[in-house]
Amino acid sequence: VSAFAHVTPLPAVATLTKLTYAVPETLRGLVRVGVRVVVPLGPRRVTALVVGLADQPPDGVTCRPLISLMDDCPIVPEKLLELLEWMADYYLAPVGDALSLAVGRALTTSSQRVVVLHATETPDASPPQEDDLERRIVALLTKAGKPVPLVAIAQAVGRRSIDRTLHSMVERGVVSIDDVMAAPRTKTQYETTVVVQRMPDELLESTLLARAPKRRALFDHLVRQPGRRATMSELNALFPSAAAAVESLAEAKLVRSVKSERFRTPQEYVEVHEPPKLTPEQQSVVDAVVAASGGFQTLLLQGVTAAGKTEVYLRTIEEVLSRGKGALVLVPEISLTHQVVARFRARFGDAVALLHSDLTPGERWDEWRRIARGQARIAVGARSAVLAPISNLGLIVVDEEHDGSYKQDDGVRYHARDTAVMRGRIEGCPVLLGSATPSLESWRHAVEGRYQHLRLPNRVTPCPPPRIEVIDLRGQDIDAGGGLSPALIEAIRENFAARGQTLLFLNRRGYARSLQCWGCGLTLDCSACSVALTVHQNDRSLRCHHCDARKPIPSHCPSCGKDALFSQGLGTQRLEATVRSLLPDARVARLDRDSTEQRGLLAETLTAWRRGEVDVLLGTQMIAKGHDVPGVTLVGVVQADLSLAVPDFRGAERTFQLISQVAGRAGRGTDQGRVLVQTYQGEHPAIAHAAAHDFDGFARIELAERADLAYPPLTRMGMLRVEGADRALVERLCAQAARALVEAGASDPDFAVRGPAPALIERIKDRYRFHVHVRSTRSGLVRSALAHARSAIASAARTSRIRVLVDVDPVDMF
DNA sequence: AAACCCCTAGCG
DNA sequence: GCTAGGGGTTTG
Repeated sequence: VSAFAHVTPLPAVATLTKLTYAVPETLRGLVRVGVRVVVPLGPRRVTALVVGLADQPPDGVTCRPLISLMDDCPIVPEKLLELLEWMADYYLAPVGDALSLAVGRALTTSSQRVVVLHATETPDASPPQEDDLERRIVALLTKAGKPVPLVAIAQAVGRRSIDRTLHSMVERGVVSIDDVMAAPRTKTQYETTVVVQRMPDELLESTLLARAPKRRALFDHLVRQPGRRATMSELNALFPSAAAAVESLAEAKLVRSVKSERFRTPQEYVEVHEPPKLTPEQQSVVDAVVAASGGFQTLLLQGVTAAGKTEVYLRTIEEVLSRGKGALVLVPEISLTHQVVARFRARFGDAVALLHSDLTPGERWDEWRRIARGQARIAVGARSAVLAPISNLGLIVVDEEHDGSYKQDDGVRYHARDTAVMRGRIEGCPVLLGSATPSLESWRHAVEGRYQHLRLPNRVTPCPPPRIEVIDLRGQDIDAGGGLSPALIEAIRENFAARGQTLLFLNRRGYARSLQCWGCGLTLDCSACSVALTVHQNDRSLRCHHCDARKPIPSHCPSCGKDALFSQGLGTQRLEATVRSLLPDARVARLDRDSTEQRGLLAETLTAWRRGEVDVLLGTQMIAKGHDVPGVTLVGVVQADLSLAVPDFRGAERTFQLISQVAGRAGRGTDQGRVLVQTYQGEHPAIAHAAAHDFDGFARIELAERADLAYPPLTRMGMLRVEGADRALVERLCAQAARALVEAGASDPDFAVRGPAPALIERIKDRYRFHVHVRSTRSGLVRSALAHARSAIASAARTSRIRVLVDVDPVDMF
């Protein structure tokens, strides 16, 4: 029973990881590692997580006592705590930020200081000196009629320091300052269940029930229920004054009320599948993973689309569960992977907890608790589910491990796949990474033997892999076809005539990329960002895809006044219009971020598609990535070069992945699918190898290229970005950071610094962005250099409202 | 001399 | 992250 607790405050205090508090006698034994507590921090009170216990305070420190306990059992297991501490260290973030990611901001609270106005005899009984500030404060409080947060007063009177005035007001008893605690935004909900304890004997029958029809009815209702129980809220709905009836039944010991927690469990569509028989290939993969279950090991499962990877996960997890251990399954984006999730639910039922960003805070908290208490032994979810509080983990699965959505793009910029591997190491369990198109990072580990390389080269379906044809657009006029070549148009027509379904992939939403004037050459740009506005034809607007600004499409050029505006570059809306005019009788649907803004529309479209009620489905990578999109007979990749044109060394890798994924949709039943890829660069390795279904060939060429240019995975990368309203200052600070980076890496001949340079989008929401990149073969050096550079400009940045962020192993180079 | 402002250490 | 308090600067 420890008398002292080490805690980490939430939200993060950058420099603080551990503070020690005395545990009051009454809370001894209850304060355990992994519970939330409220502690005094300076003049305020905040939520903190207990990260350790001690019998003695640290030398020379007097510890204040902690105030209260927020959980009756740990919500973060010790090994997860270890992972979070690693995460903070590796990604150069405050520990409190990493902890907040797991715990969730909705579960934290802190106190706020409020100013209370005292009843004054005469408001203008002239204060000692004619003080304008004091008058304004009093007026403000009088108007509010209730205590006002101190910060709100400071803001309203437009000053930062009102301390002295306020101090004197407190001393003279005009006001007082109170410290009030807000309730956490999420609480545990409780419910009362009434259970039949025994059946009445004759005496009770006649005395208690016979003459009381309400009591009688309620009791009979309970007896008829499964488990002879019902919740109080159900009873209240059915019987008026249920509470009184229950009370008298309870007095006679016929029933008993049990207070229990109510769980807000997200409802998932569950489809029951008969578990299919495993192919020998699948079986040997399952055997290999099970054989690795003794300890930490990373396995890369490289399996083509429709090779039955999900079934492998399910079987392996069955095995893990039978040994009394838990499992963690990561999927890229829940909205696109409903079917995978549904299969887990169908197989394992309530043992599955679901974690993703679309849950309400209440649902998330309830799923979190189900996992933390071992009621749910399998957690399935997107990126942040890698932090699910499962203890005694037996397996971690990362499905579609190459997917970019595993990288968090703000706050703690962690990579969920890499974090999963570290979690496996900490927990001593295997980590299974699955993909048809592995990231080059993982593939290299596998071919060099650090990961066990498992393969599923064949489909489980009778249908052979699709035939992929490359359409060379060079020298072709595709404007007439609205971006579609004659060959693709012909194929779409034929497929429709044959009653086949067609999938068209174009990775750009909106109607057109930009609006330009052929009179003066002007491109219409966003006023707050340095990007062209995208044309949206559905509501005839121009939109900025970065700040979401919208304005109507002008009829004339705002610069030269000519009626000479034309749309430049093909988007999904325009493609939709083209297809509709091409096949007036066809049922056409579009899936992209704009079309799925309405909740439920995505699922609706996919259901219609699955039922064969849609002939042509077109869209962005949503249709490429979606596990939910079943096979088709024709797939068209409208602009395969789009992802190659991005100034990012991973462009080729992404292009290969997208083409392979969307091509993987082709083929249904026993029909071999046909895939047409439109491109100006048919000989590019990413496109040529994707067409040949040759991942390994592509990976070898691409790795050689990366080696030549010293890019990851052969080196490790880091990025530091400076953002602020003052362009010159941003650039200067970034240059200063770059110098600090050079200095920090001087000892390493391979250490390379690139920049400072304006980010690809130099300005977003009126804030300028500059960045600098570093590369070295040593990850530790990259990280220490980033930390050094950040602290070199931190104080200058803080005072001039400039943001500095660092990214370890960045994925997006923009 | 008093009021104001900016900075930054320290929070247990 | 927030805050109090130090020290430098402005103001009457």
